[in-house]
Amino acid sequence: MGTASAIRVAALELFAARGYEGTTMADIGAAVGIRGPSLYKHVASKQDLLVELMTATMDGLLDLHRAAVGGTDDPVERLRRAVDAHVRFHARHRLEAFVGASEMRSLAEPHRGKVLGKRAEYERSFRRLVEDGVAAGRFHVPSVRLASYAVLDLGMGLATWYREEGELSENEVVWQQTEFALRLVGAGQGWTGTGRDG
Amino acid sequence: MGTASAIRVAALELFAARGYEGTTMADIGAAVGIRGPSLYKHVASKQDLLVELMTATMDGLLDLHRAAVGGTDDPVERLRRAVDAHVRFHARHRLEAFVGASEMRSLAEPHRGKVLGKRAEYERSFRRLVEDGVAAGRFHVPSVRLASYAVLDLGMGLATWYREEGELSENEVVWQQTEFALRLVGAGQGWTGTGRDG
DNA sequence: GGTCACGGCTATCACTCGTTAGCCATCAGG
DNA sequence: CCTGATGGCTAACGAGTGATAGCCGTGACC
Repeated sequence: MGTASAIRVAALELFAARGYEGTTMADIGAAVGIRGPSLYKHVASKQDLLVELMTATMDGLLDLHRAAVGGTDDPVERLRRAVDAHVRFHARHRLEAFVGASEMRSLAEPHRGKVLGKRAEYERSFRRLVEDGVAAGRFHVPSVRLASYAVLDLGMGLATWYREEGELSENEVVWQQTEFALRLVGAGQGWTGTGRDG
Repeated sequence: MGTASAIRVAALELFAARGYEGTTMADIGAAVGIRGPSLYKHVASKQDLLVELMTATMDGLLDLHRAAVGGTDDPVERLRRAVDAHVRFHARHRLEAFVGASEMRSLAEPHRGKVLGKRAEYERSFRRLVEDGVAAGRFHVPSVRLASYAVLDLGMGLATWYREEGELSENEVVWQQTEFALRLVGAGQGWTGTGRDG
């Protein structure tokens, strides 16, 4: 593995652990065995490291999402696949997802706007997925917006608590989360509420 | 309102917007109309502002939680109330919750350990809530741990997307999220899966 | 009216940070 | 063997940081 990619990995880990502002170029250098100024032989700036990291993360997520929902027209299956991709991505790219969520503020314009735009597109696609399921009578939710946020939040939570060395395998976590998401949107076969009055 | 509490409010908003490391004492001062050094007539240090903020937030959440689950023994009702308190807290204290989640790394020891301990206690209590419901045959989840994380993540997500001026009132959001949580743990009257094979 | 706490202020200290400049060892290619 | 690219290094700059020191106007209180 080249020095350049080792630097990216070290930056990712340090940004996740200490935050962008809390990480110094000297820290990143030390993590790959060189001094801070030597990093500039491989990287344009500290901000560039963040920009690359966040745009690559968001692009990767969007690509995976599009591939996941492209294969079928059935609303339930589409959401199932979208959640599968969503959760799997957050399991495999825990640190990227964590940095992507918590360091948006450190991303300078115009890159921040672009990344935010892609995230909005991602959220919009999920919302439409839920909408379609509701329109087809397959999902039953009080609010499409809240339901799609809830589904997204389920997966994003992995960034906090998921560990590769944990007792549950990636596949187990993925399908349990998918099950949760489908329950959440009321995708059971015959619809049953939870006994609430309202 | 005294200057001291105005400073706390300004610090909260700035920590949420720019992060702890990204906020300077001069910024906080400017937000309340004084210079940076003058802050020290009201506050011991920048770190102190974060310590106060995070411990108060976690204590507030724990108090609310204990009051919520203390009133009844029925597992479903207990979880319902716990989720209600959880979501309501995250709606009312969006910024505190956001800072509490994202600035743990900036909290110095020994305070970080204490806050983490309280958060672990909170998570443990939620897990027990789910456990009790499963033991009583009222909930049906593949993994108690994953289900309780999912329920917690639902509420914590509010820190990102909830806005007081939004179209949905606090009460509406709270009960929809509660509904989601109960669906998620399979608290319907007659149990029905979502048709998965595994 | 003297005193004194309160709460502003400026100047300054002691660092730390990202970044640049410029030096040098290594090594491949002709 | 020269040459030039590569990728390390130290020194240093310039800007900014949290925090302290010390000054001073205001106003309450005896």
